[in-house]
Amino acid sequence: MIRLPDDDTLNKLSEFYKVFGDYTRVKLLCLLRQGEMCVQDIADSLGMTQSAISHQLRVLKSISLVNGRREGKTVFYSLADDHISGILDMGLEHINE
Amino acid sequence: MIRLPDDDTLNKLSEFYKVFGDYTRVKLLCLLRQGEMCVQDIADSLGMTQSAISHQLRVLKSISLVNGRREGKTVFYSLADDHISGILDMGLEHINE
DNA sequence: TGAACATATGAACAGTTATTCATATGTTCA
DNA sequence: TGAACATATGAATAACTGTTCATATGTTCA
Repeated sequence: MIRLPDDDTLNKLSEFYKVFGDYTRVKLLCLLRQGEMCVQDIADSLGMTQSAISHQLRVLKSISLVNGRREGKTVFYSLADDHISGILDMGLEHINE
Repeated sequence: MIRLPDDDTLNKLSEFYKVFGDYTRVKLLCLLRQGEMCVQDIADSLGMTQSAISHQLRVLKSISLVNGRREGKTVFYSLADDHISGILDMGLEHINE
């Protein structure tokens, strides 16, 4: 008998991984592994516009992969939890074999 | 000092996760966790055409997530290694919290 | 309050992608 | 060999997605 996660779970699962399936976002997540950063610094580090990064941060925030912390004019973003580093490591491990 | 994986690694990493970022493919991978299956049976299980599944299996095979084993007219597909189940579990764990 | 700065957002465009349809390839068996 | 079956593949299309540009929102400080 075939047993699969229900549709809602599969949807969330694929949406979750979809976020990791983009060069910019995965680079951004790797960057945030080293600690929180503000939007403009992220943009500079990745050689992208502030707008592009802000859009991507919104995606990451929408599924709770990052948190934003406002300090005056600046917003500092950081990884939301430890799973995320683990997921990145698992992927990195897979492609290095 | 900022330390990131090199471009090639980041590219492979995002391409790797991109494959999990699709409802059909992630469902297909979950299905194959239960053992090898032939193309038409997969298509029937997922309510999709043989062609659509065949195209997706090609994607999964191209980055070595599945293996095909021919037996007469039929080709049986299975997960390529144990990482893959682990990656699925890690995602499932993340969305159930 | 107003100027300067940091971030967020909406619309539009270009590039990508999953599915479908038609058909080709590969295999078995009579 | 030819018919029947299983899978693979190419082209076309519709839907989705990431970036850009322009601009809005939010914050500080003089």
